[in-house]
Amino acid sequence: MTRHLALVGPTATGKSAIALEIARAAGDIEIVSLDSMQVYREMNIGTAKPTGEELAEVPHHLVDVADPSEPWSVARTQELARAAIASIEARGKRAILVGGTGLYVQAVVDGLTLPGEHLPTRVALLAATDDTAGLAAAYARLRALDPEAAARTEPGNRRRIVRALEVIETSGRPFSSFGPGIQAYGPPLLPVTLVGCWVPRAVLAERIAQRFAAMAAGGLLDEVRALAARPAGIAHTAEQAIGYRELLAFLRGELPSAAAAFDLAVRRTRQFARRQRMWFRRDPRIRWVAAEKLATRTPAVLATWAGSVPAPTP
RNA sequence: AGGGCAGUAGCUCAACUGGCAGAGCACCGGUCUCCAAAACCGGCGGUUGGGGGUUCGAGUCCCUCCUGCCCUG
Repeated sequence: MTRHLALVGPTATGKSAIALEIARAAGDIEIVSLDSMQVYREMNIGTAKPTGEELAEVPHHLVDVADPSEPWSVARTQELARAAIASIEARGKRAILVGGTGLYVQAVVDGLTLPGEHLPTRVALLAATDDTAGLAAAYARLRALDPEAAARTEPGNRRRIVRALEVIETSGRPFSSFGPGIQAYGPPLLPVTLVGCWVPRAVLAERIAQRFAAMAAGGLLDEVRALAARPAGIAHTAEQAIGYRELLAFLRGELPSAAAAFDLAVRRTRQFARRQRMWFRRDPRIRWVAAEKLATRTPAVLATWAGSVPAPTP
């Protein structure tokens, strides 16, 4: 039976490079990216996307599959990842899922049932929750219609309250009936070994700063300029990519200098890495391994991951 | 050298005529089934530049010293 590998963890831990090494050594492996920003074409430097040669060397899925003007979604990722994994299996190969976007990883690994979107309803709800009174009323309504969902949602989190009500109103079912919530970790739906790529916090902070310095030297500002000049525009999902978001703000004159934008991006990336750590840390199925060990251990040995992955690191 | 302005949390700044020192950001800890590189919640944080004085009470008023910025010679 085919068993895949999911390599997860915060940004800048070196997941992509490690996955590539393992795939090179094994020969029967394809990479499936579970990353909300690497899906976008023309966003290469700032998303730390694998290079053209790397993409050619080992088959990659879910990279460069969307135009920056196109909104992206978890559902889309889930759909494409399923198709990619099915085709990999049909070829008699194995997949390494590489992901930093926790929700996307979980949607694929656990096959979350994602209730559809209904934009008109959402827009109406957003308008109704514009002020604190409206938001309080909406939360009260959620508590009445779906106490379980209300318990899982903080009263100030407008976005999630709106989403829950959107689903309830358009499906006629409680939001919570679509699944037990993110922390109900059962056996993965997908036959997969979950490995977390772990780097000490101080080291990661240093790597993040260095990576942005390299991105700056590598022409990220030019890439963002080109993106800003596109006639088709940039979708709201794409424009919030860290690095792009800050440099776009600089180009609009909202930040004093490119250097200030880079500083801000470094800080935001550190905060993002913390949220990623929080997300993945709660999943008891993940075995955490020091990135260093993953990188130095013979990739060919790692490629026989069923049972061979090193013991968890404390 | 003389004159003026300023000094409050790690940073940027609040605090009506003297009346319980506060925000935002950073940092730390968390939450999470479609904007998720998002959104949200909680916490730590102070000898108000130093010293003296007036007052029941001083970030606030007075004296003095220190530091920074501006103006004039």
